[in-house]
Amino acid sequence: MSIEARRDVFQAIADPTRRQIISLIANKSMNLNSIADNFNISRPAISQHIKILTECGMVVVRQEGRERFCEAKLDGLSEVSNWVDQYKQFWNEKFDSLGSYLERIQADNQSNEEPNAD
Amino acid sequence: MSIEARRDVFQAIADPTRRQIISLIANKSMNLNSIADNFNISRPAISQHIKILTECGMVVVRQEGRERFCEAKLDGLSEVSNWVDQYKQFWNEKFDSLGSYLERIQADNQSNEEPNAD
DNA sequence: TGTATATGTAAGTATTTGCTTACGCAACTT
DNA sequence: AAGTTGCGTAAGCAAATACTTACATATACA
Repeated sequence: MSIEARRDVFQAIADPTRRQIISLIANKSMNLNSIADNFNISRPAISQHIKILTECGMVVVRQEGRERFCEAKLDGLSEVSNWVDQYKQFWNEKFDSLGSYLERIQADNQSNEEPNAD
Repeated sequence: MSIEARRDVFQAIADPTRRQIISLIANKSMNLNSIADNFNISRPAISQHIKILTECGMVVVRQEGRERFCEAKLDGLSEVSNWVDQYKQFWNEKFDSLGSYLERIQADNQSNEEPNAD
């Protein structure tokens, strides 16, 4: 429980269980028990993960009768993507040509804040 | 100091201070004190963050006299990028249009005028 | 040589995390 | 109405995290 302080996307995806949950519900909404069936940890633990994902906007819950369907809203991942993309130039050897091309265009179109020198 | 168990890249970049460190040294190596100058936390705290980043391969340290220059090795970010990229289809409306556009011109790239591809 | 500089690391601490079990409640089923 | 199902949440706990101060060590410099 504690406080739900700085729930940001980076922290949300830091946990492997949460990444798996995202992976599970990315394509289709699932109710909580169905999600929990895929893990060895308890249902309340999954419920808490869902709560965290909800708090940072990665999941929206739609109630349907007594079930609650969890739907992924992955727009927040763009924050991660944008952050990582700044550094693609430092490792993009293994990136496919279209991808890197697209990234370059994208980097051109958006005004990123740059790593600041002193 | 507990154990340095599952140091993975996702967890490494979950901390905002570590993201700032990466941002600082992405372009140029810096010694530890220079890095620490940019933060309000103590030098040992920075040293510990560097250690974590080193343990997951994001930073390599090169000793030079009594200084230790920290150099970013951001290849590990590709793991994050690849993971996020799986879900790009779920959030990249603006990205998607550009992407499909690029795919089109990539498919028959002699018939289209391109954006400023650098 | 002695001292300042650059740094690692240990020890201690407060907070956060990720889990558990226990319980409560609303919504279906019979 | 009574039981079952689906779920949230509280309480408790072990471990991890992010810091601090104190100290050790190696290098540079006078």
